[in-house]
Amino acid sequence: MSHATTPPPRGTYRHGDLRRALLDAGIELARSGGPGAVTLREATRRAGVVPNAAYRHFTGQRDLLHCVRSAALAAIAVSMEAELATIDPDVSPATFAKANLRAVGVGYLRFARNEPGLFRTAFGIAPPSEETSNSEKSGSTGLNPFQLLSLALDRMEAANVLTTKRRVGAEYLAWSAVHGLAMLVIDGPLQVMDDQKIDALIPRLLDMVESGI
Amino acid sequence: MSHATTPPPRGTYRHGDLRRALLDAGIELARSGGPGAVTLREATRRAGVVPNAAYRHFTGQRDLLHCVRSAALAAIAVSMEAELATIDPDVSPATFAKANLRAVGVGYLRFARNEPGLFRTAFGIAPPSEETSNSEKSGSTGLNPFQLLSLALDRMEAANVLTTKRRVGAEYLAWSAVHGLAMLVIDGPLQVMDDQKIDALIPRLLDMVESGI
DNA sequence: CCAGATTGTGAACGCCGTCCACATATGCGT
DNA sequence: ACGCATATGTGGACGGCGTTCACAATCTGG
Repeated sequence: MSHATTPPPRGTYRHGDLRRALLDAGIELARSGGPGAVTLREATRRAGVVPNAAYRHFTGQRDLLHCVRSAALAAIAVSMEAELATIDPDVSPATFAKANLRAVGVGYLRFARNEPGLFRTAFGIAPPSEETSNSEKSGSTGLNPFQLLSLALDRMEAANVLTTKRRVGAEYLAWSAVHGLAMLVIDGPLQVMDDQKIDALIPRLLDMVESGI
Repeated sequence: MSHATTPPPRGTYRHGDLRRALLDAGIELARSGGPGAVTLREATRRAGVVPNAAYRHFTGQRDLLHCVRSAALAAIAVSMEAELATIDPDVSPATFAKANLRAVGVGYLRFARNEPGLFRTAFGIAPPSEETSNSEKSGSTGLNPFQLLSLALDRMEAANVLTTKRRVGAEYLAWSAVHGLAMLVIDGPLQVMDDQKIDALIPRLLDMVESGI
């Protein structure tokens, strides 16, 4: 006669892969509500489990949030890689290298516009004090977003479209411009700008980077 | 015999200027802990008042936070104006205009580095749905940060160092680069970079903007 | 001087993160 | 096959947060 109002959707006492379920729930929360929506209780609720169960797999809410952040960074890397894959390889090394840089920027900005919640989760929260190094934040190439940018710049240097002197520190200049535009688009003054106008702004920004690096 | 553990530091029932006190407390909280530290209860605690009292002056926590954000934007404008004031006026209009643009960038970045908590409060939270227009976000010139940048660009156009064609939308390119660097410095990968190296990066970034705009 | 508006108080609700003790399943050594 | 350590999920509690409602104290204007 146990007329339970919330029939537990799981007969087994054990969950199976609770860590994965919590992480997925966290990613979904971040997707739709940004970093502030990543809450332990809601994630456990979605996994059909009591709040405390999360503490068997994460040290706390911060830990879950940082893991979601790593997943978001990996997703950005994937977006970049997808854009890189569209480049015609049958061109001169110089144009190929420059196309690499632009693809990195375009992939970054596309992700920011398509997944603002995840993007803000990736960059809107302070990273853990002891940054747990790569591989959780990488795409299928094993490179994280920053490394993908560095690779593009390395290729430009190798193709002699970027002098060695200008190469050092160039990742920061390029990253700043693209990252800044992304932030302005997703929750800055450009939030209300027509998509068309934004589309027109992107190549101009990339021109500025390419020539000003 | 009232051996009160927390002797109320205020004899009067009325506070006097509670709204101002709460706003100041909120600003101080944002200064030292970023937007997440701006809490209604802590602000009222510092004002020596019960939590609910805040609702007589703000519609809720979000409202207080947005007011703190406006104050932070005004402080950024002041930082920019301070930098603009150091420019030697006895130079050609062209160099003056270019110095304006650089001063805007330098003031912006200086504020970001000196007041990261306020900076993140200014740009790390979504603006209110109906942006309450200017004047709360302005410095002593009555211009908000974005308007100060626009003014510098207008002067560049007037001095013929920027063609009219390139002028349109230039604020977004310039803002993106400077804002992006600020974000990277205060809680991005550049967080751990030497101050010296950052100091060296800033003029390079501004060069990129000036030539690539 | 008094009525009504303003401003602060008190108590309560539900949400959150987190800690503790406890229950239940798993699996490993004997 | 058994038993016990370990891993994993449960239940209950605490304090902090935002917010709401009813109420009290003060101020103000007629």
